[in-house]
Amino acid sequence: MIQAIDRAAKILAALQGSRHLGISDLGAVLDLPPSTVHGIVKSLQAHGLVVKEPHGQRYMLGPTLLQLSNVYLDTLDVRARAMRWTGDLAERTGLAVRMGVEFFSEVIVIHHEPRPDGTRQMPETGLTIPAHASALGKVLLAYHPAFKDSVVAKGPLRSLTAETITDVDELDKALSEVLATGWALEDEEAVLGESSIAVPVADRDGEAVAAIAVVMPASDSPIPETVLTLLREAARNVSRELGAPGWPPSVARTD
Amino acid sequence: MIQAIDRAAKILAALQGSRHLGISDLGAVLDLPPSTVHGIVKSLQAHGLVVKEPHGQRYMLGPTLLQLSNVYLDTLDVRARAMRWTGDLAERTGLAVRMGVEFFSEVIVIHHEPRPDGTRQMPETGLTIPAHASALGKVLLAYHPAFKDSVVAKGPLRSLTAETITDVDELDKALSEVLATGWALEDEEAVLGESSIAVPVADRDGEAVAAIAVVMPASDSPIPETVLTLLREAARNVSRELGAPGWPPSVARTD
DNA sequence: GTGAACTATTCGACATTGTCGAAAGTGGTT
DNA sequence: AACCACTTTCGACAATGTCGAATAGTTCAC
Repeated sequence: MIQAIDRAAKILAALQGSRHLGISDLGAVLDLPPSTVHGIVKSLQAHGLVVKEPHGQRYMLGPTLLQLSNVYLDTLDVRARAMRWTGDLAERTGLAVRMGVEFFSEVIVIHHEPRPDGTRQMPETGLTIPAHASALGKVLLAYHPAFKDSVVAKGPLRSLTAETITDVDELDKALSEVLATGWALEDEEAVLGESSIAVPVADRDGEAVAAIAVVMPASDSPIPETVLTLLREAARNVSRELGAPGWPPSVARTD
Repeated sequence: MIQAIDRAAKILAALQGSRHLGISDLGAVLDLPPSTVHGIVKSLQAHGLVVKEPHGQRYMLGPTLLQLSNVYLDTLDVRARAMRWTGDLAERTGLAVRMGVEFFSEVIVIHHEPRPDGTRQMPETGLTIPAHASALGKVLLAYHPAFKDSVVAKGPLRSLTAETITDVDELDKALSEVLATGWALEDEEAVLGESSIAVPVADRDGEAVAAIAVVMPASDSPIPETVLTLLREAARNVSRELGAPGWPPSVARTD
């Protein structure tokens, strides 16, 4: 691991958390002298990865990241293949659709289809959500034991609402149910008033590379069977396009 | 400039251009021995800035960039303030709306409002477009001479279509017209069949920090006055929210 | 308007750190 | 099955990044 690059990445991460930070703030976060931080920041700035804010002398993330992330999204096979189907899915169900992949011990949303009701909704692509408190996460955890291990190893399961699963045994039970049924439910476990259902997407190895979810208002009524059917159909179609040998995916062996 | 970080950024840029590259490909691009490149790539990989592709041993950009870019967009005052107005603008004109800012010697789209006709459109946020061949670019060039200088210094103006302005004198003439009228037109200069109109957005210094454009199919008919009025209104509203002393913005003095 | 305190920035010497060549490991191909 | 090309590991050298002190620039208070 190259020290300078490690530090540079940590600076980007710090700016990601706090938006605007001065040289000495960053120095405090990374426990480094200001002059060292300054050198790194200036190098990042030269490439547009970091920008000095218009007024004042603090720094923030830069536009190059936007350009790079755009290309990142383009390189994702799953996403390109899925976009057609998620559009249909959102339209037919009238619900918002998300697609997510593993991201360290969380889940990152790589595609978001807003609810097709014309209301103004914040784009969610790029959002990271806790794995244990989302339907997307549960699916990915269930089909990828190594991912589950890394989440558990990271520390205690953070509670977001009263419904959040914070106990590992309880999570295990939920995950085996996911494997049994092929889909995961999350009911107000991350955000009050919001629940979601997710299913896995398989790649040509037959492993779960992504998950697709529909997000809906929490309600006491049971999941409409039609929504689940449409969701499953979308996931199966995407999986087929990716060359998956079958669906649902197989559980990746831990190695 | 720290060498290791410079090289890391160049690797990201190379992957941005070519999507998938192996260690030795990158070595060839940067003119470095494979082992050096490998060390840098591994460091980037540890932070999720780069990812090894599922099959094969090539590398591509990583999900951390998506997370970071999401925060970058959040930190942009202009964007947050503009979003409400661009939504209205798109709805009222029935046209796609873009907002862009300077990005080295190009323009990067920081917000894109798709045409509100329900058709499936590719999101354009994160796209970089040549400054001299876009309405957005012309506006930013006109109100920021230093930006124009950097574009001209970069090399000859690349031709994208038969209509692209490739002559510096001709560009100058176009830019003074932009200053005179307060808006810029681009007619099939970047993409055949597409034209756009842009106006500047002023910040609290009274300088142009961004530009807003509507994109429309190219046609022989003159610009509808209503579209221009709505566009101007949107830009003025955003500028006012940013605390601009007036509109249109003043020309930034070259220093 | 002036001074003080803080913060960012520059500079140069030191030694830590990244770099590079060679060798080992891996995967894919003929 | 053996080859070839590529990635990856390893260790020694010195080039490179790091750090402390000094300077320049801001911001705030008086």
